[in-house]
Amino acid sequence: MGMEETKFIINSNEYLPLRDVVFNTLRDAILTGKLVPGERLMENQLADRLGVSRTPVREALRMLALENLVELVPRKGAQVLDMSEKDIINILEVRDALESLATSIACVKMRKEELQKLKNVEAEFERAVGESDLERIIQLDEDFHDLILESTENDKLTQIYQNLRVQLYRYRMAHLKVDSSIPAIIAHHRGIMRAIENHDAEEGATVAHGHIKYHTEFILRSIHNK
Amino acid sequence: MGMEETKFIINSNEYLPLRDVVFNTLRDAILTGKLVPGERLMENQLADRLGVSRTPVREALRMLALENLVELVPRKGAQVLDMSEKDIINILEVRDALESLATSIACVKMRKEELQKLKNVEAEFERAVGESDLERIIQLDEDFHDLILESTENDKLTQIYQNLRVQLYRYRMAHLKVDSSIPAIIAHHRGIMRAIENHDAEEGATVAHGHIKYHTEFILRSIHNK
DNA sequence: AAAAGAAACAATGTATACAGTATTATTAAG
DNA sequence: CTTAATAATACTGTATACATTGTTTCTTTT
Repeated sequence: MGMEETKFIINSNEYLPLRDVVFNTLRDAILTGKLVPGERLMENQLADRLGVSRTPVREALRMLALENLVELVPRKGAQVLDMSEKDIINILEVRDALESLATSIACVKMRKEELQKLKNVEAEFERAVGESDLERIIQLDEDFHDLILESTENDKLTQIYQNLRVQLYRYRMAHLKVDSSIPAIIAHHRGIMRAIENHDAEEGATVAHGHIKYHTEFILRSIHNK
Repeated sequence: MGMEETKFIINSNEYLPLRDVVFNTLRDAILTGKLVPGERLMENQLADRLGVSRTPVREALRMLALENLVELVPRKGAQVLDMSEKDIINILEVRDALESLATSIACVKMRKEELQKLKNVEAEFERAVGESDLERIIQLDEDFHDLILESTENDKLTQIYQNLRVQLYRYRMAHLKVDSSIPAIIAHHRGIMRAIENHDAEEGATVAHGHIKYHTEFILRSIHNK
């Protein structure tokens, strides 16, 4: 249902293994809610629907399990993982620590050109806010945090952080959708940039912590209102 | 070579898929150095050697890749991942943040019985130190940190932390092997327990940070001496 | 009619076969 | 003798077939 065909393989210049195509397709379906939590994912059925054999489907399911998007039970099969509120709180708790870490490292390591990029993204972000362009706001907010991560030159940190973000994807609009929260977010971003500019790692960690805490509030509120 | 057969499947009461058997076997071989960094892992060869087909071997390799123990290059194959010093520093940087987080949560959440367990483990640890029982010292040090993780009631944090630990497994003795470092470690452990007892989260985070920093020093030194 | 058991079915686990692509070895040209 | 082109080989990618297990349905017994 709504699951697209895999024609795009042909158009692509680069080679992409089928397992990655299936992975991307399923991941997208889960994150956009086309596949809902608890739904069983049967290999044969998916394979038929996607026009491939079970092999790449199996491998894709295992990749999804590694991202904590599906749950695999031996000899029972896979299902879209449902996150409890506790899971979300747990993820946010870890993300808080990692965001603080990243920001404090950025305060030490970030170079002038990178800071300039960050300022440009933030300017665009605030412009998008003026135009109430929600999709763009979300993208630029992500970009902002990605630039900070990049400046840490720590792939491991980046990888773990982005994995946590994927798991929270469903709630990515929770805080940005509420108009009243935007000014606070802008203030946080500016605070982070100021800390970076002043090479004040402690201040950076503190502001980042406040930022995530604020975000956490909104996510939890949006869960409760469902 | 030296790779054991898979007879033990039969003896086991619980069912273990072959992919998990292969995974455990390969993981063990990598962590104990029987498979060295850079070594190519060919599916056919491993399958023959382990007496299984390529299918479970493939799946096991992908699981290992997820733990960052092997590197998979599409259409090229798998090889045991070699970590650079930078990788190790990156991992330690993240672990530092997570250990501090875990300890500060423990200071808030840990219950009396759990603290008692922690004290017991520490007592055993110090006894093992007296007996210079290195294997046991390492195990009890792990147990100590596991108890702290458990008390956080944060599965996500636990999972990520333990994954980082696996990646550092090769260096797990670096600091415990040096006799002169043991008194400092004991002091750290006691400091952590005191912070937990006093419910002083800030103190806990600080001591944990110092502990990891100390550990980091030894790991880096042991790399340079190779 | 309810519960236990057996049989049919459907799903995952594993093995194998075939296809396509890197790599290596071999040959030809300069 | 070196380099480029080509053929042979060895590996991964994918599909499919078979084995095993879990589930459901239908029968049988109490």
